[in-house]
Amino acid sequence: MDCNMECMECLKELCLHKVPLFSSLSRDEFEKLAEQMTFRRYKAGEMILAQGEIPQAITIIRKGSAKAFKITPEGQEKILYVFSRNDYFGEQYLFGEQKAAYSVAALQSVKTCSFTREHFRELVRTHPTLAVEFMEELGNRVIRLEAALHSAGNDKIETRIAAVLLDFQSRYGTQTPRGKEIILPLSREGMANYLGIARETLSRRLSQMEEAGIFESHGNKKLLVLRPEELEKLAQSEE
Amino acid sequence: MDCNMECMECLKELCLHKVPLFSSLSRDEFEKLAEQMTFRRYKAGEMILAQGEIPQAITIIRKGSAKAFKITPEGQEKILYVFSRNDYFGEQYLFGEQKAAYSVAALQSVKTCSFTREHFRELVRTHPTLAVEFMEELGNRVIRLEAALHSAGNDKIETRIAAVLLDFQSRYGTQTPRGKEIILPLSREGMANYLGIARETLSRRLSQMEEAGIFESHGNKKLLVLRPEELEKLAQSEE
DNA sequence: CGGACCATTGATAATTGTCAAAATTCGTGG
DNA sequence: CCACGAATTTTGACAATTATCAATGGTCCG
Repeated sequence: MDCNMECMECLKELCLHKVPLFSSLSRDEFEKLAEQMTFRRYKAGEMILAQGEIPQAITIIRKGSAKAFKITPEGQEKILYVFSRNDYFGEQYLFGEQKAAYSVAALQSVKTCSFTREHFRELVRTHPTLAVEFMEELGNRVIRLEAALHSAGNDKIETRIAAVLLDFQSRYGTQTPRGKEIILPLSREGMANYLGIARETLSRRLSQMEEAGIFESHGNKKLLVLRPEELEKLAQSEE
Repeated sequence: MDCNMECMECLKELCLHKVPLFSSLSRDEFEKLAEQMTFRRYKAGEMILAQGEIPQAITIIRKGSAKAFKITPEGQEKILYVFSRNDYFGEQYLFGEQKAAYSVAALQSVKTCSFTREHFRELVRTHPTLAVEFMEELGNRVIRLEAALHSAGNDKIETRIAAVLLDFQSRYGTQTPRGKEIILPLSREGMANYLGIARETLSRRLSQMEEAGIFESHGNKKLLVLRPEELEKLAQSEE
């Protein structure tokens, strides 16, 4: 077996090991699941799932990141999720026949692995542990969405910006001597769409936060966080 | 058996028959489930579930309606859901040990039936049909929440008001010669909290809509919808 | 280095929130 | 059934926030 290139064993590990949904699987179940995975690659900008399709699989991001978005009637896009390594999507469509309400596109070069509806449904039927895990995961997704809905309606914009920056810091940040450096997965326009505000408003708020010494922006794609504790404070603002 | 008062058979029918989650159960499964139900009554204003508790049951509203809400740090309440007959809540907490992020309180006199975590988990484990149904239901909840999140960030207020009125019309409306009459489950203040806007803003918009001849308001608790097609038009506004 | 693209800044308009006052509605008790 | 007082809602004036439009400035990548 050639483990320098695309060794199946390595890929299985990468895809499944870090995904909480599968963490409680027995060795046996794990093996069975791994056999049925499909691997794919996408170039930056490429579509992974198109709005209106009936999703045929649950897809795990193995490398790179992707955005889930909807196009509004005015032709503007609104970003709902930013997925990165070990995130997955499509699980809400596995049972039932609903069409996808949004598209998913690669933000950079992306590698994925996925299970078809049929495989996953069969596995869930035959492996009660996985079924319970899956129901817990769906429940948690519901709980997170309820929190997001509450936040969208009640938190100040500064709070929500800080929350997004903290999220990006944890997912895209690397430690440097002066602080955590975030390689942003989205442009300013993308971040504004994600937050549901105008690009200009985001620009102004970020400038204020930079003047306050919370971070330094290095070009358009990097951010060096100098005072994470200030971000935390802003992100709370409630409770 | 005394079917004038609280006949178990009747109650079982009422609680389970109309809830899609249980619609595909076999007669046998249905019976088994019905045995384990608990019935409760609540007076208007009474708490059904308190924020911070770990929910111990899935609760179905059998009569009356209830609101799910969070108290913000400023002491104002924000309504997340309005439940009416055959709606249920708590299902997202059945697997896992998370605390409820919101409270649920009766809006009027309410009757409920519920299954404990243990009963429901056992049933799901032993009845694959119910498990599949439950996963589909959780998936649909996720899909609806994603749509709500998108709507909250992108739709005009008028659109969202119209959507709420249509929802109330379908759940609380009765046909009259002149149009559908809605018995509102929430006060203006409640509706404003539900929409995440100021009471005064809602007031103004409703006045505009009434002047436009879309509905007549009869006191504070009734609405007579004269032009439902106008509501539909407003509620779309996208796609 | 240059050109296309993206981001920032400024000025202004539109929308919504806030505070205060007036009007309406509701429930109760007579 | 009516009337009254409390609670709720509506309306008005104003302030705060954000969106929009336009122009400038910076960044990225060949």
